Parts: sequence; C-alpha cells; structure tokens
Amino acid sequence: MIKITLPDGTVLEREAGVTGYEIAESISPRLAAEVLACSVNGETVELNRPITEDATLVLYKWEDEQGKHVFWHTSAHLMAEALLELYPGIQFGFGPALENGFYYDVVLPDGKQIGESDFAEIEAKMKELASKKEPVVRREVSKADALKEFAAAGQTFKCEHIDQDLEDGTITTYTQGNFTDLCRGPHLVNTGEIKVAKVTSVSGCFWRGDANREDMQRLYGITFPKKKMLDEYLLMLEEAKKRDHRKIGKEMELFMFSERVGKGLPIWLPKGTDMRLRLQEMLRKIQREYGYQEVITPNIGGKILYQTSGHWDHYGKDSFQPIQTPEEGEEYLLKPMNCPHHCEIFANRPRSYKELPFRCAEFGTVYRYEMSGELHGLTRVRCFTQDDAHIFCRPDQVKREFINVIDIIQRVFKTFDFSEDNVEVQISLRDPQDKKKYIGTDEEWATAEQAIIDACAEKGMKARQEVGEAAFYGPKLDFMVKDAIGRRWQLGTIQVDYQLPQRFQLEYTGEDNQKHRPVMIHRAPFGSMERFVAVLIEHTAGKFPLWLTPDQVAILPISDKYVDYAKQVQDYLKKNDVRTVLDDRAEKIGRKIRDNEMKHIPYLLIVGEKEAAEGTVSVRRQGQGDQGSMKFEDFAKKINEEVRSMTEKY
RNA sequence: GCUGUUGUAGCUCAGUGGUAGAGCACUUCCUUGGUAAGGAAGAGGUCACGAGUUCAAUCCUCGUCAACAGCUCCA
Repeated sequence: MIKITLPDGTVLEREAGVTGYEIAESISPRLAAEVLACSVNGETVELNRPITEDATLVLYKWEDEQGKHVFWHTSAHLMAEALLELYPGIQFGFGPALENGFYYDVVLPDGKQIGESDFAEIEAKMKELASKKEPVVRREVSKADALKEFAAAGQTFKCEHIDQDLEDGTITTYTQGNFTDLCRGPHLVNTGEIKVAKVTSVSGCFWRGDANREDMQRLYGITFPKKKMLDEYLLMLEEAKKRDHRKIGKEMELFMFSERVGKGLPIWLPKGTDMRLRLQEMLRKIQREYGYQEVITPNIGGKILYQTSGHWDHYGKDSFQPIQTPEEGEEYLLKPMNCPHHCEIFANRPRSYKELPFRCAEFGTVYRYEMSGELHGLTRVRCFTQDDAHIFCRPDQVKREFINVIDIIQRVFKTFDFSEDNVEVQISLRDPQDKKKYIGTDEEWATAEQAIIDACAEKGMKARQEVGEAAFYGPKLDFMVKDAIGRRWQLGTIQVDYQLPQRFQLEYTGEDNQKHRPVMIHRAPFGSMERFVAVLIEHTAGKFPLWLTPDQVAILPISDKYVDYAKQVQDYLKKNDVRTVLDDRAEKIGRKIRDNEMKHIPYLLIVGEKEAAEGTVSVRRQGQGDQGSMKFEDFAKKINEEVRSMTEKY
C-alpha cells in the first residue's frame, strides 16, 4: 500500500503500481493540475515514476520548497535547451536550481559572450520551447554509454564530470526535445508547466569554481507557472531595493564614500557616527557586566608581530602592503586584526591564574585589502571597526566563557528583534582532509570543536555544522543574518584559539606555581560596526528604535509666527537629552508632516496658536498619526522614560 | 581579481555626432496655513577621467577610475 499525506493533513491509501500523478488525479483534477513533484519515502522523484512497493508519498505543489526546486531545475534545462538552439556548439557546465530561480554555466562557441541584450531572445526561445509541452524523459545509462553520448555531443565538461565524479550504475540523463542533460533529477513531467521565463543576469565564473580552470559564463534565470507570479516577484525585488542600506544610508546621511579617499573606505557622517557611538555604548554597558576591560591599541603594528602570529604567512597578500621607514629599516602593517596586539597586552607582565579569565576588549579599527569586486556598501569594506575582544583563560574556563559570549550575542540580537527566523547559527569546523589550511594539532582541534558543540548544546541552540569553514587557527561559532534580498552576512562570531597563545609564548602562573598556557577566545558580538549598522538599516528599513535613532523628535511650527515657541520647546528638550530637529520652513503643516515622516523621525511635535497659549505640544508618532497633545515638559519625561525602558533591557 | 552592466545637476533619471533636459531637493519672493506634497521665479553640469577617430565627441573606439549583479575570497 502507498500511504499518502495531503497538504491539509488527511491521510489516504492507494494500491502500489501507480504514479504520483495518477494518485493526484484520482484525488482531484485540481490537485493534479497543481502538483509538480512528489517524494517517495523521503526521496523527491518525478510524478510519472511508478511506485512499485509500499511507500509513503508526499505530493509537492509550487508552494512547497521541493516543488519550486524541481520546477526551477527543469527550467535550468529549458534554458540550456534554448541556448543550444540559439548557439549550436555551446558547452555546458553545471546548472542547478537555487533558492530563487536557477543558473546554468556555459561557454559559447568562438569566444562569444552573452550580454544583457541577448536575454530577450533567450526568454522568447524558452517560452517557445515550453509551449511545445515537451515530455521530460529519464534514462538510466552506463558510465561508458554516458561518456560516449556526451563526447559525441562535444560536451567536454560533462565528460570530465562523468569520468571523475560519477559511479557506474548511478548515472541518469534527462531528455526534452533535442536536448539531453546529464542529471540526477528529479524533473517536471513536461516543460509545459513553465509559463513565464526571465533571464535575470549573467556573470563570469570558473569551471568547478576553480580560478585556474576555464572561464565560463553563468546565466541566471527565474521562471513561474503563472505570469502574475513574475510580476509579484519583480515587485518584491523593488521593495527590497528600497531597504538597501546603501540607499537609506545615503538618504539619511549616515555614511558616504569618496573616490579620493578610496574604494571600500567608508566615511561615517555625523548622524551615522551618532548611532554608532550609541551602539558602542550599549555594548560597553553589557561588557562591563561580564568583566571586560577596554583597551586602545595603534592602527599599525610591526611586520614581525604578524609574522609571529602567523597572519603574515596566511594573509600577507590580502593586507595593505607594509609601510617602510627607511631610516630605521622597519616595516609596519596597517593592522588587519587586533588579536596580536592583545596578545602583547597579556604578555606585558607575568600573569597569575587569579587574573584569569582576562578579558580584553577594543573597538579596534582594522584594514584588509579585500578584492575590489568583493566590496559592497558597508557590509564588505577595506576599513572597519570590530567590536573585538579576546579572552585569555584556563582550558577549564573555556566553556563557561563561551556561554557568556553567547549570552551577550543573544542579548544584542534580542534588543534589535532579530528573531530566530532571521538568524542562522553556524559552527565552522576544520576540514580534516585539508590540514595544510590550518595550524595546530588534531587534539587541540578536537578539544576546541567539542567545546563549541557543547556550549551550543548547553544553550539549547540549533546550530548548523559546516566543515571547512573554520579559521586557520581554530573553529568558530558564527551568527549570520539575512539582508533585504536574502543574502546572508556573518555578524557575531566566537572563536576558540590554541595557536596564538603558543606563538606568542603566553603564560600564566598556576596555583601549582608552574607556568601554564592560556586558551584564547576571540569574539565580536556585532562582528563589525559597519556590517552591523548595514544589516540593522535593512532590518528596520531605516526606522531605528527610539533610543538609537539620530533624530528622535522633529518640531513643526504651524506657521513662522510660532517658531519662537518651537525654539523654546526645542531648548527644553535639548536640555533634557532629547535629540531634536526644528522644521522652520515656510511650508504648510501637511507638507512638514509628510517630509518628516519620510525621514523616519519617531516623534513629530506640531505647535501652533493653541499649543503656544497652553504650553503644550501636539504629538504625532511615526506611522501612527495624531496622538493628542500634552505639556512639553511631560513629553520630555515620557520620551526619556521610553528610552530608559529600552536601554534598561539590554 | 574574473564575467557582465552602468557612470549626464545634491537625488532619481530622460536625451542627442553640431558642447544639454525633467521631477524632487536647494535659494528668493508670494502665501501664515492645523495632521502625508500651496504658488512663482532663480541658481545649479569639464555629460566620471585620459587618449583616439572626426571639420566637430556627452554620444563612436580604446584605456583608466568608480559603482551595480554574480563568481571567487573573507584572519
């Protein structure tokens, strides 16, 4: 029997020997029209695959992640089919489905490159082919036959893939029309489901992602079963663009870039600086509770410092090149990280176990020579300030310290309503196959990795483990947050490190009067001030919480007859630590409200004849309209109370 | 760094082989108004930068710089 669970939760049974599609059809024609793929005992397969034995069946529609995935995977083949017709002799690499759409890596014959002007033609061809409703036919082939077939088609990348990566007996191909692709599947039963296709972008890439291999072009596309869905998708992208931190940062005058200062070197404008300092104050307050001591170190350090730490060997070419001092024959680096400086602080004098854990914090500005193509607004820059700290502790204190840092990060995220949906936690482990990338012994790695896994378990945190993502000196726990269009950025990070203490010969005297080596924990709850502010802008669309926002209150006189009174109110609020702006333009009140609402100022105070006579202000909350009037002294109290209740919580 | 795209007023963007336009913002004037756009006038540009083609280049070609999308990378 086949056990079927429907989307609404009802459970049905059918005799074996039918296909997923036939089952859907027997339930309702409407379901049959909507269903795209199914899974048999957890494995996603085509709808036309006969189910021969007892199984659990789940039907997938467009709304299901699996349904979309199959739809887009077939769409990738459809695009390839279109490309093959338009550019005979084209070579295909990989063409997978993505979270939103799909891509195909290709090399065009005779060195031709696809540009945006070619998109319309490709889209039209895809539509034309889809309208033929070609069946997608699955075949199992032997390795030898597959090699022969793809060699005959001149597909050298496919042949390499078959030859090097695939086992005989596991190889399948899918054919639609004149196009056959090597593919594990599953796919749509026919391409007619695809009603609207859009090629979204083209970019360069390498065969197998290897910069030493052939250059390819990666063509991105997205398709939908209904025309309306494409319009909605494009609208959603438009909306996301409005939250882009680069746009809002410019509009709100938070930060800027200057070509003469240099690319990737952000300049914090007064309002942005105001916010940043407030964020730093928040973290300072929290850190003090956990016994951190703040330090300040220079923005450069001797090259020898980074040779000692090992960073020069690993990242020398990704740093700004050394600054020479010819008279003294010295070389200095702009500091790419703060840890070596902090190691020197620990090594400054003999340390006792009684001082441990020694927690050394710094808002440390660092410089990294990131590849120019990588630079991106405030999220990827060449100069940024880490909310850095290094904890030197005994091995048995690692887990406790680790948990404290997780607490700090969770407090920070809670303050900004980064819900669990937005935050992904990742444990970054070493790739044991690739030991050249890392320093340290197997035992140290095992201990460090276990400490992280244990700490997460103790905090009940769901964390994904990623092999090969560790830093060269140790494993990491990273907190990733999505931006407006779903790109993930790493914010908070905690890392265990046995290596730097060794390299810097760090020691403390234990209770036993013997020298011991401390363990070092690197941590940054925000990650960097730049990236955190960027993500915060996109998260809030520029509507920052009252305690943080640069301008809390705008005062709007009804006419310039009341500007004097407005100034009196402003003075009072300033004296009571409320951040205000005065809109004394000769504009109508409706206009002033509109303009200041659009600037995302949390409170607007309207003052006219009535308010001046009574010593009140008419209060308007952002997005919530008129809130009635009150004495301006009471308003000052209210707003201060509101800010206090927010800052007390973090 | 690689592939593609873009660069015109403070912002968003039209436009043309004969050296430029709109809307918003800005300045001034009129209006003195009650909860999301009042009216008029003015000012503002080496059309990213540098070469080349041309009688003539903002427009065509090449190079440089920067930005955007993606790849690769991310201590």
